[in-house]
Amino acid sequence: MRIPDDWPATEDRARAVQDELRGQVVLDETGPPPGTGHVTGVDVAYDDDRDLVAAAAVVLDAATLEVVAEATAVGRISFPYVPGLLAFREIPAVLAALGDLSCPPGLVVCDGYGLAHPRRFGLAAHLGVLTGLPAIGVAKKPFTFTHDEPAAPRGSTSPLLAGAEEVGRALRTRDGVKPVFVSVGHRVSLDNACAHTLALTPAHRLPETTRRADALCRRALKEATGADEYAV
DNA sequence: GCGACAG
DNA sequence: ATCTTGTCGC
Repeated sequence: MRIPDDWPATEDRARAVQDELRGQVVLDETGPPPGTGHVTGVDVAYDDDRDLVAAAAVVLDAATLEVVAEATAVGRISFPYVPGLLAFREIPAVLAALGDLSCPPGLVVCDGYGLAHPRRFGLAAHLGVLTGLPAIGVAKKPFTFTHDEPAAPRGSTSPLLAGAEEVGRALRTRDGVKPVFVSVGHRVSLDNACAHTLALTPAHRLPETTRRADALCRRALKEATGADEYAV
């Protein structure tokens, strides 16, 4: 898994890449059953002053949620944050981390959106297509979409809407706590994506995958010297 | 035209 | 994302 050498340099080119890759998303697979095999969380942290980005990939045993493997990667920030183009900022570092894992990632859980995206090709869909891995997005904020408040009990959902189109689901992972926003990335159904999210949230609002990856990439960023960058 | 907008 | 103290609760 190498960083594509034609990685976009401009916003217009990035949008063209999204339009070009969107057709490769696979939507007719259910995806792996929750509670079996591996589930991998990925996340990225930034240090604008040092111009550094750190990514982490943490593989969990889906049944026990224990850590099976982890990897980090540090590099230069290669793209600004532009709403709708998050993937271009995060993916190079994430690919480097995934490539360093000692075991297969299984299902990848992203901190952000999949098909719930202005061009229907968010981070999780993009990462899924580039790696071929099943992927879902679990976001903390509704982005530009609308939704009704899900009922109070854990497990309640309401559709995440772009107009009349259901692009994902607001999912309550803890009683009475604000929901997370789940969307399909690649090779996983929305029902299964929500089932995985619930299996990954026995104790917290956010999936264990996201929590582990978040903690690890922050630590990697702190410990980064700048001399240990991955090659581009 | 202006603001809002995953991380 | 990141900058940040104390505080309430399991």
